[in-house]
Amino acid sequence: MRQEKEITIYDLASQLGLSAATVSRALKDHPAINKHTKKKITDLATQLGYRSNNFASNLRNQKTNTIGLIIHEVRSQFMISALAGIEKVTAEANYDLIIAHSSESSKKEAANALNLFHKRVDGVIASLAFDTKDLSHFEPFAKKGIPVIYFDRVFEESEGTKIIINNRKAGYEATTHLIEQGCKRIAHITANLKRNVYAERLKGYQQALKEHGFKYNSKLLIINDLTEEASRNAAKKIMAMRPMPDGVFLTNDFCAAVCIQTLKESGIRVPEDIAVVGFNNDVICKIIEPKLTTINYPGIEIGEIVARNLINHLQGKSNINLTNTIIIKSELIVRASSLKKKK
Amino acid sequence: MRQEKEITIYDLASQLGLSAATVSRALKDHPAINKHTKKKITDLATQLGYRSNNFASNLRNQKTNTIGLIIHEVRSQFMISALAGIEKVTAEANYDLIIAHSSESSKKEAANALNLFHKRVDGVIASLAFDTKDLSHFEPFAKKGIPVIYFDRVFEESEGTKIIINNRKAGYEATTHLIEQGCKRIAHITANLKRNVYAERLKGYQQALKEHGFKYNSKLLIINDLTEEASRNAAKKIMAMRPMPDGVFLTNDFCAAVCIQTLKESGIRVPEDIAVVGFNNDVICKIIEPKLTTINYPGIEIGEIVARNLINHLQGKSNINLTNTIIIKSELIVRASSLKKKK
DNA sequence: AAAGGGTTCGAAAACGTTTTCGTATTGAAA
DNA sequence: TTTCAATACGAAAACGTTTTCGAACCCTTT
Repeated sequence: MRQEKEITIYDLASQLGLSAATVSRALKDHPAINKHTKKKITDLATQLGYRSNNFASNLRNQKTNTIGLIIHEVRSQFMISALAGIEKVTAEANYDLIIAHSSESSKKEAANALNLFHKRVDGVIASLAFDTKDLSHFEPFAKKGIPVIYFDRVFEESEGTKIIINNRKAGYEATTHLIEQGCKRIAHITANLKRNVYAERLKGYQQALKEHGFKYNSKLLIINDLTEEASRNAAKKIMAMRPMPDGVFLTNDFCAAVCIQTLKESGIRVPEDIAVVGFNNDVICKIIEPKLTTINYPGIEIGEIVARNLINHLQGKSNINLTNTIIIKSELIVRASSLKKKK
Repeated sequence: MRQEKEITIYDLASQLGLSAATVSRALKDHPAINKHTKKKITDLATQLGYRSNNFASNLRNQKTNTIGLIIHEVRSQFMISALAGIEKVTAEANYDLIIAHSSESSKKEAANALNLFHKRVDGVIASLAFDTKDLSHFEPFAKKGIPVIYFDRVFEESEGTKIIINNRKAGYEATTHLIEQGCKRIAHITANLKRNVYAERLKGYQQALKEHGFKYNSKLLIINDLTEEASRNAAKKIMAMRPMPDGVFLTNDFCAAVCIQTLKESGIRVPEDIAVVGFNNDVICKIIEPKLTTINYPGIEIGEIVARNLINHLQGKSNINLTNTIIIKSELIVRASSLKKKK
C-alpha cells in the first residue's frame, strides 16, 4: 500500500524542460500553446497518472464547482425523483452536489444553509421544511451574490427564483374531476397550510367547489402530517363524518393509499362508496387496489429544470435574477379509484 | 448585491496585532493559545463574519473531508434508506458526500469511480451495478491507500471490506417459512445471478428445499430485471406453470407487489392459492392487499454502519483493512400474504 | 543570579494551481 | 535592414491555510 507521491504540473514541467505555466495552459487547452507541446504534455500527464488538484485550482479561482441541495426529506418518492434529475444535470456539467436534508426541521435547515455557506457552494437548490417561517437563513447567500433556487416547497410571495407546478390548478382539476364523477360531498386531506403547496391545493379545491355550486365546508377538511398513523386516523375521521363523504382529494399518494386500505378494511367500497384522488403519481398508485387517480408531479423533469437553470446562471448563459417563477406542467391521471361512472 | 471582500485570518491577525499563525491556532482551539486571546480572536471572527477557506485548508492538509458514494440506482427504497443513514453519519462527522449513481451500468460506474478519484475523496462507499464484472476500476484507490467499503451488491470473494446481510440465510428462512405454511411447490423469482445478493438468496432457497425433502426444480426459477413489466410477465409465467406453484419467494418487494396484483387480476387468491414472500420490507408491503410477508433489509442501519466504519477508519480509530466482511442482522416479517395456516 | 521549565506567540515555508505581464523568437512587410 | 505583429513560452505573485521550529517571556527553584 505504498503511497506514491502525487504528480504536479511542476513535475511535468521539469521533465519536459518547460514551465509550470505552460503545462497549466496546455492542460486547459489554452490557444497560446503550440499543438505539438500540448500533445507532449498531455501524453506525459496520462502516462504519469497526473490528476489536477481541485483545491489549488479552487483556491486560485475562488469558486468551488459545487452546488448545495437542501431538501426537507430524502425518503419521499417525489424528492428522490427530483434528486435523480438534479444529479444527472449537475454531474453532466461537472458540478459536485452536496446534499443536506433537514428532516422537516427549520432549525436543521438553517444549520444546513450555514454549513453550505461555509463550504462556499457556488449555488443552492432548496425545498423548504415543514415549519420554516422565513428565509432569513438564506440571506448570507444573497449578500454574496450566490444564487438560490427554490422548488416544490417555496414561499411564493418571496423574492428568489422559484420552480413549481400550479398547485392551485392541480387541486382544482382533482376536485372538478370528483364532481364530474358525481360526488356531492368531497373531503380534502392535506398537511400544514403554511406550506404553499398545500395551501394552494386547498384553494383549488375550494374554487372548484364554488364554481360548481357547492359551498365549502371546513368540517370536510382534515390536516395531518402525512405519516402512516396520521393517514389511518384521517380515514377514521372520514368514516365518522355524517353523512359520509362520497369523494376525497388527498394531497399525497402514500396517505391516500393508507386511507383506501383503512376504508376497505371497514367494508367501505372505493370508488363506489367514496371516490379517491391522490397527488404525486408515486409507484404506489399502481399497486394499491383500486389503482389510484392522482396528479402527476414529475420529479425528474422538475429536478432537471431546476438544475439546468442554476447552472446556466452560474455559467453566465442566463440570469435567474430576472426570473421570478417558473411553472411546470402537471396533469390529472385518471385511474380506477375515482371512476364512479364507467365509460 | 455588493460582493464584500472575504475576511481571512490575516485580516483578523492585523486587526488584533497578532500573527496569522496565532489566529489559525486559536480558531482550531489549539492548547498553546491563551484563553484570553482565543476569545478575542473568535469574537472578532464572528463579528466580521469570517468563514474559513476549505480549499486552502484542504490544500495544506492534503485531504478533502469528502466521501464518495457510488450507488447503482437512486430510485430504490433500500438505497434511499441506506443513503439517509450514510448522510446522517457523514454529516455528523462533518464529511461531505458526493453521490454518483451508475444507473446500473458498469461503464458509468467506472467513470464515476475515476471521477471520484480525481476529486480526491478520502474514502469511497459502493454498491455495484447490475453488470459489473470486476473491480479493476477501484484499483487506483487501493494504490493510493484510499479506503473503499462495499455494501449490498458486492463481490463476496473479493479483497475489500464488505458490509452485507446473510442473504443465504434470509433466502433459507423465507423458503422454510413457505414450506412450514404447507407449500409443496415453491417458485423463486429473482434477478441477475452474477450479483451476490441474488445468487446467495437462491442458494438459501435451494438449501431449504433440500433440507425439507423437496428437490430443486429449475423450471420454478424465473430471472428478470425487476421492472414493473418484467414482474407482470413473471406472474404470467407462474400462472402458466402446470401444476401451478402454491408458493413463491421473490427477491424484491416491488416485484412481489406487482405479481400479487397480476395474480389477483386473474382470479388467483393470495395466499390461499399461492403464498408470497418478498424481500426488503419496503412501505409497499403494508399497502398491498394482502400485506406482504418479507425479509427486513434495514437500509438506514446498514447505511449508518457502513459510514461509521469508513469514518472510524479515516480518523484512525479502527482499521478496515483488518476487516473483511461485516454481516448485519435481517429477519423474516410475517404478514398475510404467506399465511395459509391461520393461527 | 543563574538555570530550568512552562507558556505563548511569530516567521516563513509549503500546499498546487492560475494568470498577469512580460520577453524572445519568427516571419512578413516596409 | 528595420519594423511590426503574431506566436510561444516563462517568472513570479497570488489564493488562505497549517505547522515546524524557534524565540521571547514569566515564574520557580537552586
